[in-house]
Amino acid sequence: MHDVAQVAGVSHQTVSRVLNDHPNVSAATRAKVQSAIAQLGYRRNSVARALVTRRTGSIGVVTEDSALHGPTMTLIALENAARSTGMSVSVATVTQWDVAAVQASLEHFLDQGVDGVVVIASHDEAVRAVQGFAHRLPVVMVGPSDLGGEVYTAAVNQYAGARLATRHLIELGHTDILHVTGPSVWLDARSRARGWSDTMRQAGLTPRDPVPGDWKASTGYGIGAELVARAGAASGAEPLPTAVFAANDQLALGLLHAFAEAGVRVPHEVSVVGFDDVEGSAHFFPPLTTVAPDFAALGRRCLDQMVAAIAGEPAVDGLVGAAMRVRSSTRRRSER
Amino acid sequence: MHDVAQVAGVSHQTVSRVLNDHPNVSAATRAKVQSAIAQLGYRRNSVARALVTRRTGSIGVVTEDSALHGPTMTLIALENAARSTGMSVSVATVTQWDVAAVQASLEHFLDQGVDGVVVIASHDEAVRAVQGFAHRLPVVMVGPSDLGGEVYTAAVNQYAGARLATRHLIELGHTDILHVTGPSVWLDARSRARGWSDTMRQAGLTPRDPVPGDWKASTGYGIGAELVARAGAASGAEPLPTAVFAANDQLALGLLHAFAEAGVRVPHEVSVVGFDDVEGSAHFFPPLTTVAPDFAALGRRCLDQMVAAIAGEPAVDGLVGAAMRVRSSTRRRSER
DNA sequence: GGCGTGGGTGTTACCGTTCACAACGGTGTG
DNA sequence: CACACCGTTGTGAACGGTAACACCCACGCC
Repeated sequence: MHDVAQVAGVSHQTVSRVLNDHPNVSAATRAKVQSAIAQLGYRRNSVARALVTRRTGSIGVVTEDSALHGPTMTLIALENAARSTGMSVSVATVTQWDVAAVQASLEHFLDQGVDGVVVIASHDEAVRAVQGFAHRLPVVMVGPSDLGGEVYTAAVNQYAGARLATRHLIELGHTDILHVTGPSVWLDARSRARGWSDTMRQAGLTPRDPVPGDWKASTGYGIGAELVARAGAASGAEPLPTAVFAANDQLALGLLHAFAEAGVRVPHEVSVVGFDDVEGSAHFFPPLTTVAPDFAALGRRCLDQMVAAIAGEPAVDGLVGAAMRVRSSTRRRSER
Repeated sequence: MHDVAQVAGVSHQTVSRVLNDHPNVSAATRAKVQSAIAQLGYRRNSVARALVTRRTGSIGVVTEDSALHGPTMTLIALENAARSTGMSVSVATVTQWDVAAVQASLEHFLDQGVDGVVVIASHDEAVRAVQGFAHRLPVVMVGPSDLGGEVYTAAVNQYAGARLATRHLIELGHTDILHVTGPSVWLDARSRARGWSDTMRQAGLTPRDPVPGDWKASTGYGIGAELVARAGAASGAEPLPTAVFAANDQLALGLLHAFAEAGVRVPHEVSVVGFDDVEGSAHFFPPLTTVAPDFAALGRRCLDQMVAAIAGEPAVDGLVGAAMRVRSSTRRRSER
């Protein structure tokens, strides 16, 4: 910067002013400075800048160590949103959502001097870990829809998405709709379950007990196989539901696999709905009807919250929608 | 730091020495300083540190804007490796791999002051964009196996993986093995194609012309449907191959879908092999035989290269392996 | 006993910015 | 004509660390 100042014949402070678009700089000197910058190929040192402004212009993201669809898409969308406002994104992963691991990541970001942290997890432990940090550092949690206190939130409206899926099945004439849940320590999983049961009850239907699952295809497969086995058992046979709403696409994929293997035809005998709209779900067999969260919007909203959190402004509405993707794994209930 | 020095009754430089594990500091003062640090809850400002050391301890990662399996897994593995050595990871995505976009990301990281950049792309354009940057900033490319010059590389041995897949099919008695390629601007896609054709020739088999594809399930579906249609055509019917090696799991999924829809049984009539071992591929219908790259190793190797690049040391061997995952989409060729 | 040696410590400069404040010249006003 | 004011510019001091160097002292050696 000193060199630039010398070449342009001004003080270093004037160079700084030009760089920061300060209004009180005459057009003539501004031009001189800019040409000196171009001539010298100067670029401002953002570390030195961060030292004095106490702003690094970067935000930390804590996410999971796995390729789960939702978190991955959220990270990408968030990065896009951030970059379009000139911020950069630093990432840290945790293998498990225990309090210690999350706090370690937060400490890491605190040391690194980020302007704020986004935690992509609707996991209970993560929520707990974050609670004590919000007064030390702006924090946005992606997942919970409202935490009160100083933690800002952004989330897909899981509840509404689950209602959409359930209503879709009800409109197709289904009355015995089973729900396979995600892991119960995830808020997302509980919201989806609630959306399902509320919608069932409002339609005057009594839901079966949901089957507890996690986010994995193998679990879906196990559950599907079990359902088929029970339905086939001679005595006290428990009939297959006519429709299953799985908490995510992986579970749905496992169910599809189990049903196909057992010769249970989807959607003729059982309709299946997933959640997430993962890559390839349009080519499962049959193509999966699912709920597609608007991750792009989530990323933007998440950044909006971050900006608000940094500025100390009140939180904006953090909920984004999800849309039905009706494909071939659901159809009108047939009499059997 | 000044406060800590005062509390401990030493100079700020001594505090700095303790923080950096400098050898020449007596056990007694070290203890005093450490207790002062604990008492004051002091944490060192890494921005100020970066200013003077000219090292930020962070590396930039340029990756694609999509949830492609390989890049995502690589990013996660890399972050893990980085964190275990105390470095942090900053990420920037590009929507398209054109030279301008990649260079913009590199400039971004240059401004941000990262110690080095990892570009996760075996895309030709990305390679070209990186060429001119390596002398300004340590660069590791994930994908190409060797670029010569100043660019360090780390990669999955795509060629060996493709050979594994092809040999697996040959050992099952298949002779008419079709390859559906990835996009030809990707080095990975070309390496896999080469592995396939070399292996075919070495087995004394004449490969059919490969079918050009990309990484998408919908493309696989289209190709599968086309193959079936051609095989069914009355005149000049071109028989289905007895096995297909798809360049990735998404393509394979699309093929599976097309075959299932047309009533072509997999693996009875056609065997299918994919590449990547994506989440859920064990529950496709049928469970997909595929090649699983060792992403965890790739992440570590990638970091090793980065460390070497930063230190100006010679590159280490960047190739990591891939293993067959034999499942149910392949079987011994049956006479028809 | 003088002297080199090396471990422990403090002093000072410097990294590359921005901020607070002062200085300057020109202009409109009482 | 003195004065306040505003736009433009420069000066010096932070910001919070590390590096280089000087210093002091105890020790072993000739």
